[in-house]
Amino acid sequence: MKDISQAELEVLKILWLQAPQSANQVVDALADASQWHEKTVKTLLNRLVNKGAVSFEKDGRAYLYSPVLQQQDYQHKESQSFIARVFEGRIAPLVAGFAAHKNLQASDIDELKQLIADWELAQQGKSDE
Amino acid sequence: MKDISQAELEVLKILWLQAPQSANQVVDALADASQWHEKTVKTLLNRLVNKGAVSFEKDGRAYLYSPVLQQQDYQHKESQSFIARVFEGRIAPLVAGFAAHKNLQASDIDELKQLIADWELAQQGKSDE
DNA sequence: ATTCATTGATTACATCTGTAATAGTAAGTC
DNA sequence: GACTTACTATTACAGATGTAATCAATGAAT
Repeated sequence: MKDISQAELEVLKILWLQAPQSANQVVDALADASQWHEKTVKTLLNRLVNKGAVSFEKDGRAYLYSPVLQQQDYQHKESQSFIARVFEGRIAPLVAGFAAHKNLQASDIDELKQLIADWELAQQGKSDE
Repeated sequence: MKDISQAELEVLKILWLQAPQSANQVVDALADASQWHEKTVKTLLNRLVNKGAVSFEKDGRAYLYSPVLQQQDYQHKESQSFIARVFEGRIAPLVAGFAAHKNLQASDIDELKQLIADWELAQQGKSDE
């Protein structure tokens, strides 16, 4: 699968929220957030289809689009490559950077603690195997 | 500052390791890791200079290059935009993705726990202010 | 001083991206 | 069935990017 560009990602996000959607639904959804022209959004949809990230089915004159690439898969792949590229594969320095710049909220800390607890439970489970 | 492309980043990384370095030193350092032609590396250096991310001083016929953009600044800015773009600004889901895909090591967990402890200490300090 | 070699500067070129406009086609209307 | 619309597909075009080759200048060698 070819890389998804940043503009294309915005379109994909709309489809991740709900699918299938017609081109016009996507255009409308993006009309609020962005200032993209209808033609621009249609081009992006088309490119996503060509890249295999989005599929469509005909519904009369219009198409109904659905994501093929799932958000979790996209997020995971992008995270991997981002952390490899920028942090030599280590995740803690990224979080440390956030902490240093006061970009961490108490809620983030709570979530991270929960994750760690879950991870440790899973590890314990593993040693029982 | 214009965006740094992925290829340019690889060059910057070499300069972050050590600076200043001549173009040939950078070329040699990249000859191992990548398969880039000498001309390619020189082009990337040039573009980095034009973008203001790298400076140079003359040393006889050759130039000695140094990073202007610091690694921490780059990492922070990129992290911000990445997490905003892919995870709607929340960092925990990124870590959760790693955990779910077994990409977290015990050492990562230890580092994260340490970060959280540090953060909580800092918070406590803040409430004393 | 002339020539050679080295190094940065400029140019090249295909592909990708952002941002549309135009062309073609099928469907609904009269 | 002819016309008008409403869609999608194709084309456009400038700037960024990956990947170099060529040009120009300057210092080294003779």
